[in-house]
Amino acid sequence: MSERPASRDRYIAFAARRFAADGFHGTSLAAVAEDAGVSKQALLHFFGTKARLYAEVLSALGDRLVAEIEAQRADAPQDRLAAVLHAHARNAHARPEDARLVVRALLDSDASARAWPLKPFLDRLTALVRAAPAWEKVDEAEALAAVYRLIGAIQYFAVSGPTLEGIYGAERRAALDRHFAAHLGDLIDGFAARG
Amino acid sequence: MSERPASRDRYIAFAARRFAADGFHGTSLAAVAEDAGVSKQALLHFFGTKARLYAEVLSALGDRLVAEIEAQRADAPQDRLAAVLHAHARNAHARPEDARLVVRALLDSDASARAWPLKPFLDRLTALVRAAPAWEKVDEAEALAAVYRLIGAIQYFAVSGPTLEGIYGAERRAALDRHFAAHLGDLIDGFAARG
DNA sequence: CTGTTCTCTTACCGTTCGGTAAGTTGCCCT
DNA sequence: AGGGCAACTTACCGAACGGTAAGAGAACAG
Repeated sequence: MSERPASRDRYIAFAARRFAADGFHGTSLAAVAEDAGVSKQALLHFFGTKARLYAEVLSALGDRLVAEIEAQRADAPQDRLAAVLHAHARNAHARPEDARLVVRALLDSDASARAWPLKPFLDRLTALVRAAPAWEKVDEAEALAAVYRLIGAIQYFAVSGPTLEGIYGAERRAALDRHFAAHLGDLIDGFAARG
Repeated sequence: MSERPASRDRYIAFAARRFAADGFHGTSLAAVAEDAGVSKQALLHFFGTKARLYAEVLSALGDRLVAEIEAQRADAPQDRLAAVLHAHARNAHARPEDARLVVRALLDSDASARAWPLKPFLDRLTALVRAAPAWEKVDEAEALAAVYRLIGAIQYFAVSGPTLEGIYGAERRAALDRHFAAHLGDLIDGFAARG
């Protein structure tokens, strides 16, 4: 099996940063190429089109999200669920780029099924919820709807960072961060145990 | 005072739809002009640049959000708070375009302070929370952080509609909608009373 | 009847975009 | 030594973009 060249993954990483910051339409191949220190034809050589490069970025994002779930190893299902949600909140705060990519993928999911790479993440999350004793009896739709509000709140807040800082200043924004994290922590624990 | 021509507002409305669907960079003046049935120079005549048109769209959005709050007239503060949040959830579900605009504004808030038009909305919301007896003692940052998770969950879900339908089909999506609305309703009532 | 202003048009311009064509370079395999 | 392939480069292209310039046509004022 051919090993993938390291540069290919490097390009995907640079592209992910740009797409997260400026969106699909706001990102030009030339800009990504300049970040990576190559000509834009280097990108076209690997990915053919800009749309395909974007698809690869989303696919890698999907893998990362699933890996984030599987990295949490607690024995009791409700503990794993809580650990996954806590980890998601922590990561979204520390590296908001992925949250931005997810939200952009949601917004831009037109006829083409751009957001499908997120399905495995949502499915595992749903399964995780239903594995917890407190949520055993609910059907898939209810479990997904229930976690979705947590995931949504986490990512929405993560994505709002620069805007909140612009509106209220760095100081107030830090206070917001603290309050939000504390509040969310309680919420997650309550959710996993359905308190 | 010169009355504003009706066409100006018409253009803003058409532009809002496009910007909501495709984002700032994904929307061309020509496309908005075609929707409105005029040449793109008609738009440039009124707004000068695309960025200024976008700013007007966001400004009108800010006015709409504030009006949505002020339309709710309950006597007891906690009832008003609950009514406002319920109305926001209802509107976000019925007309997701505004939620899309808000989220896009959050994502695209670069150096230029594009999202500032949202400040009045957030400020009134914060004041509303602190007016409720259950939240009287908290400071502004805590109150904002607390509502923000509800607003975030509402808008995130509203924005996810097409994607969820793409992933799971119209049937499952409708079930998700129902569960989410029910869940959120309880959450809002609990929030207003801090149960 | 004339001048002005407001709304909108046709014509055009320079830049940037995504993408194509055709090499060039360096490494690996025989 | 040399053929072949992977990983790029420079050069170029047509289309679409945001924006400018100039003027047409209606409405209204004096």
